[in-house]
Amino acid sequence: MRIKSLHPDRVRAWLARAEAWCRARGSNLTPLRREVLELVIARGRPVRAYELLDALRARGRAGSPPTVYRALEFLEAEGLVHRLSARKAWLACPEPGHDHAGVVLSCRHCGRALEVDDASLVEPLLARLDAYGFEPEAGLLEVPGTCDWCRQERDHG
Amino acid sequence: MRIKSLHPDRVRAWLARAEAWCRARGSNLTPLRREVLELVIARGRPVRAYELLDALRARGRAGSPPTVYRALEFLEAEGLVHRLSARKAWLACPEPGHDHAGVVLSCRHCGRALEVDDASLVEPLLARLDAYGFEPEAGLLEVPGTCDWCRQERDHG
DNA sequence: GAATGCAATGTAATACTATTACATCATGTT
DNA sequence: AACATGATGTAATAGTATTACATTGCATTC
Ligand SMILES: [Zn+2]
Ligand SMILES: [Zn+2]
Ligand SMILES: [Zn+2]
Ligand SMILES: [Zn+2]
Repeated sequence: MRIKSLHPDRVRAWLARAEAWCRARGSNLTPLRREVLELVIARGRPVRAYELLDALRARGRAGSPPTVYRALEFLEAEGLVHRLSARKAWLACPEPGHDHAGVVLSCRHCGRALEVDDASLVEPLLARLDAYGFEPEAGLLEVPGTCDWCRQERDHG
Repeated sequence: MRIKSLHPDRVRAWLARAEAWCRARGSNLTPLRREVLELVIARGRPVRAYELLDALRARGRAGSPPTVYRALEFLEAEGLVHRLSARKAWLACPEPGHDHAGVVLSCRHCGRALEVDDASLVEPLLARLDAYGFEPEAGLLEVPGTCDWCRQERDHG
């Protein structure tokens, strides 16, 4: 059986790294922002904004859409979460401080997504876009498809 | 100065190709669907669904959201338009019948988008995803960035 | 210490995107 | 005629995101 969400210890460690990262950058990871990040991390998969809002409210926080969207906007600017536009969802970044160049492998079946921070994956593609005069943005390329687990499920029952 | 939309002759030719394509496939390009396609083509850039709805109404058509979403769903299934999820917009495909493997170069500044149907652009990337057990979907990869025109605008005033 | 400025949050309202559900209409088949 | 089917009309609703303005807390300045 698959795990439903991240182990609390791993969440704690992840949060600690995020705190250190913000401290180093002089950015303000407030309790609210930290709490939203914690929720995103704990899911271990892309989360929608209104799920986060519900979760905040369930914890007794006051909350409305701007509450969560503002927190997410901050977290994305800090590189702590990434927005997956094809999924309208937000994914915690496992390595704040990295380049976030590479891909996100987004499974249409189970909804999970894997961030692969490997610039060498996309560099050959991006380099060729120069021929079109196109300057690609830094960031992750979203690749929809079927993940390993779902593929095995499908192929070997 | 840049053109605002496609030349009527080019729209007509494009539509004729689409009609031939649907005839060949035995699919039903009804007047409504054809009209929506015409609107998408004429813009020459990604269009949002509610813009199309407004345009339909301006032409005297009855219309509500399902009207346009159903037409777009049909057109996408036929490969006549592509949905750009990062933009929440729809782009007419210049070559129905192609593989639609490749990329869409989507400019954040001017909003234009260029479909590049060249599988060789993405194949090296997609092949390497096998190492992750990931099976990418067929389709175009959306690449956000700055187009040639906007880059020149920016660099040489 | 009062006044000021600023960043963060609270709150209500609204805009924008997309789908569901059900009615109607036309067309072709039995 | 009865029926099935695909396409469209229409109303309502769900889901995503932003705007606008009020409030709070804290640091700076006078
Ligand atoms: Zn990342
Ligand atoms: Zn999966
Ligand atoms: Zn295409
Ligand atoms: Zn541009």
